[in-house]
Amino acid sequence: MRYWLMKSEPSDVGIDDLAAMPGQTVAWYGVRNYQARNFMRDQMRVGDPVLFYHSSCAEPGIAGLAEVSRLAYPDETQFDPADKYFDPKATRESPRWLNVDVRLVKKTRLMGIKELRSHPELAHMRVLQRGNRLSITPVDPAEYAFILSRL
DNA sequence: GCCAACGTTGGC
DNA sequence: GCCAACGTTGGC
Repeated sequence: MRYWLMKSEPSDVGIDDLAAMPGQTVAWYGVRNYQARNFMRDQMRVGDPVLFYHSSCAEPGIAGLAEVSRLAYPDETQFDPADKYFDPKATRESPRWLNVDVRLVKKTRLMGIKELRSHPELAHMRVLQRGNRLSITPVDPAEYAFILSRL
């Protein structure tokens, strides 16, 4: 089992939006980065724990716990010309982008980026590295356990 | 709104 | 296949 951190902009889908979804589940659409896509395609399995992270907002940080609830399958938004994530090079016969489904486990207090940075135990987390832009990153089991114990 | 970082694009 | 230009990300 692997552990993950997945970034979402609360103006798009925040933790409260996730809680309001049918089945408290959302398709993780819109990933347009090959490395992040490959994590979903090659490594994510149903039941993998996920740290749900709010980014590009007033209070960036971990907002809840979630889990992978469906293996990667084609991202519908790539096929829709009206969608901002439309990709003219993608076809149904050979889709370019995939997404998993993510289900809420529980909303937590917000563990802000400042607090995350304050713990030496978390210093190597990818999401805290300068210049990091990857929206899906693996998390060490030890880091995950540490965060869980502080939530 | 600024700007550093970095992935992608496209001309050669 | 190189690499400069460009666009996007995301914290501040």
